Amino acid sequence: MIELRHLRYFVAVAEEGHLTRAAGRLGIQQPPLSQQIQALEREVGAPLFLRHSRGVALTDAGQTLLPRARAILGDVDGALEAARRTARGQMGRLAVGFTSSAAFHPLVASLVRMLRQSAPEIVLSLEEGNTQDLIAALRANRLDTAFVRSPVGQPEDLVIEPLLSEAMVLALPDRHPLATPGRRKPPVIALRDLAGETFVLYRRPSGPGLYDEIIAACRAAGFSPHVGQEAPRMVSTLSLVAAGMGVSIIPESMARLAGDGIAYARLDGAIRLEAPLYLARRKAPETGALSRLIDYVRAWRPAPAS
Amino acid sequence: MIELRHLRYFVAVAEEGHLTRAAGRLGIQQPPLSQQIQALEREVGAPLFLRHSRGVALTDAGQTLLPRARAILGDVDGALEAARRTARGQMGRLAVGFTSSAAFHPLVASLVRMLRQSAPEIVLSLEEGNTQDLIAALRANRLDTAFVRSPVGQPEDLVIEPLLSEAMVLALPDRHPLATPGRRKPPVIALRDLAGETFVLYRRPSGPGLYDEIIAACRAAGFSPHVGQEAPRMVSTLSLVAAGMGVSIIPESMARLAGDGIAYARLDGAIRLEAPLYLARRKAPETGALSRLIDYVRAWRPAPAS
DNA sequence: ATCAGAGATATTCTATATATATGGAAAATC
DNA sequence: GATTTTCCATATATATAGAATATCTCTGAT
Repeated sequence: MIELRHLRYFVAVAEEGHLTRAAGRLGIQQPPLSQQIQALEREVGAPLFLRHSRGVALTDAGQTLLPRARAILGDVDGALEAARRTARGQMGRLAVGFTSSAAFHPLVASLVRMLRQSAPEIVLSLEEGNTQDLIAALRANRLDTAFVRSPVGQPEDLVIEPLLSEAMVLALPDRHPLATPGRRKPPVIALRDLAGETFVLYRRPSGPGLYDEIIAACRAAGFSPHVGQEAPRMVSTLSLVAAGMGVSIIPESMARLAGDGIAYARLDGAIRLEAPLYLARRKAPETGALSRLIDYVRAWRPAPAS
Repeated sequence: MIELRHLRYFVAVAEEGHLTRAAGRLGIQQPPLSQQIQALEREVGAPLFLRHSRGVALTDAGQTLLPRARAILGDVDGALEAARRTARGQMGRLAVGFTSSAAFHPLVASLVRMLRQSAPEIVLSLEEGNTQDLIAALRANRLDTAFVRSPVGQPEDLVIEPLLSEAMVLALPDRHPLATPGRRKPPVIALRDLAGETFVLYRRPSGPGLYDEIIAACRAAGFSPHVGQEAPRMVSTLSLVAAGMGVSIIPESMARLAGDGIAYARLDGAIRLEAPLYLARRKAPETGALSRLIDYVRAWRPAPAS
């Protein structure tokens, strides 16, 4: 059975044109080199070298083999190096999911930028979906990790790691009496001032979420909010707000969506409304690219507002 | 040092997802397989498999390596096969030279056709030149073999093998009194009838050749030919004949050059004029493609005239 | 709790790649 | 032309390391 050793020896002999010199270069003695070359020739079924009295020369068959042998040896090195790079997280594929509201978080944008820059050999595939779909995709191995907004409990097979928490802000139509355009800093509005407003809220299909927190905060502020419309995705609530259907409470990072017709205000209330961001992943050992991602998002801090 | 064995084992394990089964497929026991996989992982510097209780699964690094390992194993087979084909003369490069007069011989055309058809992987390079240049190119390894018309002695390092001999014919301007157009078969002319003609002959730079044979034949026919012009290449004589500068005597195979203004006639004389065709090559062992060529030209017989 | 299945480990064995010594053929040198 | 040198091949010995056997450990299932 042919081994790489045979090819290494063959290339050395072809390059030196000399068995003894090639043996020296290879750090072995000449007789074993003779034998290994003979073994290779036996495997090929034809001589690869013409033995002259002052050395050896390639036959036609040898000339055909030489470039191929070189390429193979190079490919082997390349393959091992690729595997190493993959293990180090500099290469490979990474499928990342995120809920619609996480898509606008600077952490995600910053992550993508970092990966493109420092590990361009990672093929990154991004997928947006609701939390349930993302979790299912994780379990089905279609995703390696996902940014989600609700903890989804702590399933046995998954790790849901809290990354950060950001304030929630009020989104309201820009022609709303509470909106104060022209000011640089967004106004601060007390939650109880929203008692008479109609709310447009995102509601998770199941389980606790931001929806319940908002209701609880309003109750703590002394009123029960009137929810005029529920939206299936958090982004949709903004469209509804822009259309004047009511006000909404959204994570701060979504406020950079300076869509036409929307104004934002900071909130003040008995319960501080916070939107958490979690990273979900399988409990399986972290692979290279993934652990790179995890290291990055754990260390990430928002850039100071410019 | 990594060997192909490691890659073979790796691919088998990756495909089976199971060390014991893979070992069975490879015809070895499970423990050595474990060890070889571990050795490969040590070489890569990272695990390639995740060990589960029901088998093993590829890590990211393993997934990166798998297609490359498969490709390498395929390339090795391909390289050996290419070397074998080269040795068998089905592949490789073959540089063939021929003198201008041999270029028109049907043997050469037939040879090229045969090679293109039955061994398309042979890169054939054809080179025309005078005998001296061809012999020099042969010695300098720029040619593998050459068709020449004169024996050039029998140098120590070369083999000059006679292939065949063909009759020589008379080439004369088509408006010459001896030319009889309209007849299908070329007329037969006695050499002595050319006593008053002017001859245009090809003359080798040095050594004996057709030139001397022609002179001798004329002498045997009872006259000393009047050579009006000598041409550096045999093809040029035909142009001169067409221009009416005289008559020439050329190998039969060149008569298929039905150039305008030339008529051909068969010759009859005391000395039968023959033009030999030789194959010259180095004395070195015949390589695959070359021995294929040699076998072919040795066996070649002219196709019956159609 | 026990058992079965799968991979890892330890030890022994064996195949084989390598080393040493030697031979033989062809140039090169005297 | 004899001798020396050079270089590859062969023969035998040795050491390495890959493979076999037996055993262990871990995990999940019954």
